[in-house]
Amino acid sequence: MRDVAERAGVSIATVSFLLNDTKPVTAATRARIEQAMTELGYRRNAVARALASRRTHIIAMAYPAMEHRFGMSTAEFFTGAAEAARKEAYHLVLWPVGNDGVELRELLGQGLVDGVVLMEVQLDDPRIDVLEQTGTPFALIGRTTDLEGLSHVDIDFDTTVQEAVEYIHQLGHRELVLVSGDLADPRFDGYGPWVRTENAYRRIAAEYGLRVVVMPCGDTTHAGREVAERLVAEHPETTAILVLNEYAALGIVSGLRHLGHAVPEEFSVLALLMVPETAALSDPEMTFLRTPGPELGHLGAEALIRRLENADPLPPQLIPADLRPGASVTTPRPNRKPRRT
Amino acid sequence: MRDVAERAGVSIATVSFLLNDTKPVTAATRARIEQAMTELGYRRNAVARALASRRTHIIAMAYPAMEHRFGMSTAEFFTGAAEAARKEAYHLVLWPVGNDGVELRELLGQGLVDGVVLMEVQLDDPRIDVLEQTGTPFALIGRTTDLEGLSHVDIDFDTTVQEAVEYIHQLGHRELVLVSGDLADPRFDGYGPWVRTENAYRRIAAEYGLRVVVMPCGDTTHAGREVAERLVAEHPETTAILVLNEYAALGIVSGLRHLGHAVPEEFSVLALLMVPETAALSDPEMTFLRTPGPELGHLGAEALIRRLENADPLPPQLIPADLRPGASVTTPRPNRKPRRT
DNA sequence: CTGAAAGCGCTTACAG
DNA sequence: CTGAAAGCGCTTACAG
Repeated sequence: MRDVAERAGVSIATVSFLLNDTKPVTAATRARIEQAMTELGYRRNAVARALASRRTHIIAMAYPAMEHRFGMSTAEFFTGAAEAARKEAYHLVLWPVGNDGVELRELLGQGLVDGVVLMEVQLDDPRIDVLEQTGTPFALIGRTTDLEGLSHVDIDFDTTVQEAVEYIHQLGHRELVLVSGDLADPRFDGYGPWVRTENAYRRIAAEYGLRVVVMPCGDTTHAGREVAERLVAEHPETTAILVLNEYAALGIVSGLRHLGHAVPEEFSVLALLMVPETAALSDPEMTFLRTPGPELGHLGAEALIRRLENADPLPPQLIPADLRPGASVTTPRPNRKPRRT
Repeated sequence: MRDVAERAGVSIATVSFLLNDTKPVTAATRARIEQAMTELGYRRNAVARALASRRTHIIAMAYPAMEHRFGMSTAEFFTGAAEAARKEAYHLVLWPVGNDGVELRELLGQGLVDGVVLMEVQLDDPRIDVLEQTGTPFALIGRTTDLEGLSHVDIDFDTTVQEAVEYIHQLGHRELVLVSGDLADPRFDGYGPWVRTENAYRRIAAEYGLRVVVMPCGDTTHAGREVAERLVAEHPETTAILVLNEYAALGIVSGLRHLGHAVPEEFSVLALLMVPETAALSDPEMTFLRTPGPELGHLGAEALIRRLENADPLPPQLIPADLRPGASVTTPRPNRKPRRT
């Protein structure tokens, strides 16, 4: 920078003003500086800038690697956020830290990042206390129970479930089961998506006059297969199954087939939150609601960066998953009698 | 740091020496400094340290987001590297940059990272020129053709293919097809894994006296389904299919089933590089060779960090994928005549 | 074993 | 519109 200033015959302050567009510079000096910069191949040093300006232009995504698997959806959130950050000239680091906030506090102390995007938010999340205590700007992908003043974006679970139930109901299904998450698993204690989906379903199913059956299920294909067995045994009147976890959804389909039940002829299966790549893996191809992963990753980074730049805050956004018809849902089988009450 | 030094009655230099373990410090002063640090809740500022020491302790993983999808395997590489980095007190940023090296050069100019881990390496990779020209330390996950002096780790394709062919051959299969990558796709021009797998297969199959049939295929389930159709039509004598891409492998299985062919009774299908989560999605569960993703991610970061710390270099490592028997491979069907020559 | 001081390469009041 | 200078919070020769 000193070299550039010298060559252009100005002070380094002026070069800095031009670079940051922080004070007006005459067209003439601008031209001289710019020429000097290209001649010298100058690039501004990000570390020195960070130290002087107290802004590193690095943001972190905190991910609970121990508690949650890093699956396709997570990858979408992350790469979506990384691309949004890059567009705004920020860098995104991945912090695999525990849900208790201890490691997070440790890392924040280093002063390396300007802010944090929090993923896999719990209804009452210790990491948020850490962020608030340390005065770190942050944005949530997900929601806590108490959202006062928090920047957040999330899936619109109400609309998503509403859309799913409506679609299934309008096809004529009246005996549904929701295969939800297993909230008894300590790794998912108070895990927002599971709680919210289940609550939304209970309310909406009741509105449609449907009997509410909810089965908990782990987040793996194997867990899905097991639940398929129990479901057929315990709720044989079922004609349509809504599945929250994408891996479980595939397990349900293959579990049913192994039990000799045709999908969708005997059981329609609808995945509530899935990525297209996973849906394509299913046979028959899954009818699903597409997780807005790239969009939420983008918005989460965007919300944080707006806050960092003191721009107009991004209003909280709830994005519904949208329906992608496949071949795993059809009209209910006619050949079985409705359940007697 | 000044506060700590003051409180402990020493100079800031001494605090720094202790912190970095760069010069010996008496037990007494050490104790005083450490007490002062805990009392003040001191944490060393990473940015100032980076500027003064010219080492940021940040490494980047360059990922060609435009050319390659960020799938399960990629996620494993990345999270594996992130965890290894964290253990060594480094941070990992994701740089979604193009394969041509232009964006990479731009980012390197900022001086934010100490080095780069390169993923999805091409046999002749322009990004390596950029790294060398800028004098940036780097490590490869993958290999170029010319490897002179480059730190790298990669899948051991030779051993992997060897193991696969041996397993299939010993079960009695004599009519194999390799479903490889589509090197005509410009996004995968000179893409190492595809080239190496295909070369290894041609050599090894010949050693076993097998006729060599290789079919190119895209990296999606749909592409796999289409290839299944062509395969049955063009090579009906086939009894075993080796598939390179994990998504294509699932497509082949479901494609065969749709054509009315049983897996594994009529066609055995073996996935050459797959993650367990994907294998579990298949029906029947896939017999596969497990991509050493977490391990390679770890080793890639490790190799780079060793180089950065001037430690003994990590010798180049080739890790084979190991066989995980599932239910998609069995002995060849007896009911069809061997191909007449 | 410890300290005084220069310097890393920028930004930013402050002054003109 | 431009500049001189302090300072961001550390590390690291150099000296003792």
